[in-house]
Amino acid sequence: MARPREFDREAALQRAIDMFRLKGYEGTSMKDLLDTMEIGRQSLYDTFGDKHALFLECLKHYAKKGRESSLGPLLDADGGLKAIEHYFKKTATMMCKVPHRSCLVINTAIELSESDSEEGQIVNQFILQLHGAFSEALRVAKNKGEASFADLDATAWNFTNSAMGFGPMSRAGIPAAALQSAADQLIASIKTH
Amino acid sequence: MARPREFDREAALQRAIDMFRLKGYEGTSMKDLLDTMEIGRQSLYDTFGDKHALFLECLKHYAKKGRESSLGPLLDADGGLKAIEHYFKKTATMMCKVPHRSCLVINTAIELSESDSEEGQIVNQFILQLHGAFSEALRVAKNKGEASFADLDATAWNFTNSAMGFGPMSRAGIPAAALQSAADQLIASIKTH
DNA sequence: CATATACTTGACCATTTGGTCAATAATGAA
DNA sequence: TTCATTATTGACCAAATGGTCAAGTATATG
Repeated sequence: MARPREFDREAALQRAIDMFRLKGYEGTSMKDLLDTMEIGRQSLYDTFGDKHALFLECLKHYAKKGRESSLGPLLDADGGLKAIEHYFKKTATMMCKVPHRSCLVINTAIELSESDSEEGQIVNQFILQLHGAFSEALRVAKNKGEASFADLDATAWNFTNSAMGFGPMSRAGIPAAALQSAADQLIASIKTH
Repeated sequence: MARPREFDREAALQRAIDMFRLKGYEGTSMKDLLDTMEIGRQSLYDTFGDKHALFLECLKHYAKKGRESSLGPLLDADGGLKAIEHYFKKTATMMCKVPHRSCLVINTAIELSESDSEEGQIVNQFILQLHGAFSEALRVAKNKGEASFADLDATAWNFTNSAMGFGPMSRAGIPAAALQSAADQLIASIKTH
């Protein structure tokens, strides 16, 4: 019925995500987006709305993918400690890949001006979901006899907090080995011997 | 010999620090700075140089104060676990105060574009120094029999990483109680019973 | 083929950005 | 008091910002 678009919407969105991860919302100009997404100005506005709408879609898309690929395994019925180990290994590797883009959710948490904005709620919810996923994996680990700890909720917050720490650490150029050793020690500290 | 300045340089710098903590480097406009510092445009440029120079001075000043007030106690000869507990309590309280300004070092770590820039080096060094301070406090704690762990370096990285996590967590509006419980669990996990 | 529909292109725009300049005002030393 | 020195003020500026408009172009369906 009409002319089909010449670019791949999904691919363009992914490139925008990478750009926002690298430079942040304010730090990314429309020119940056146009160049990296390789689409025309009007195509961008027609397809994604304005800069803020595009950013919101990027954030939502990124969070959704993160939930599926990272939180999913933690919620697996027989995940336990193995799943947690895998989570940190994967996350450390992802974040320390150069250029250090860190994680869009963490970066946005730092950059957001009002925590009750829409992006603030997305970030907040994601963190709560991560906490929930850790809670579940830790509960399983305890049940399996792999781990021991007094306070499940506090332990889950400790793990969540550690995951958040990877953002600033990787961005600051702290080597992946250090992040990995931090996670190793974190896990070792609850492992039953 | 000449007209003295009408404003307090130190106070103006402190206000600039608060502004940068709240909105970040890119997110803070010269107008924001002028308003909050309550000085004239030319006074700012004459006294602090351009925006980037001002930011750098803020970051250095903030890092120096942080070293003195936060890292100092950790390096205390008889600090040990008590000093670590105090560090996290103080940090959590400071970061969760509304409006959530987080920590300028952590915020800058996330915002910086190239990690080999001058601000990147300041941030990187600060983190390494924090790691060093944790190492020392943990060593003391172990010597005193307060704590037990296998790998000092890895444990120090775990603690450093947790401190970094407070930035995104607090900014995202996660309650102070959750941060505190994370720290409590972190410490409990190495405490000798 | 015709045409409605929607993508693409590039010119254009108001606003805000960080930053400068020149004129004025105030002060301490000679 | 004079005057060199420095602070303050407000006008000004070029560049970049995010965003819009209108004209042209391509395509699937009737």
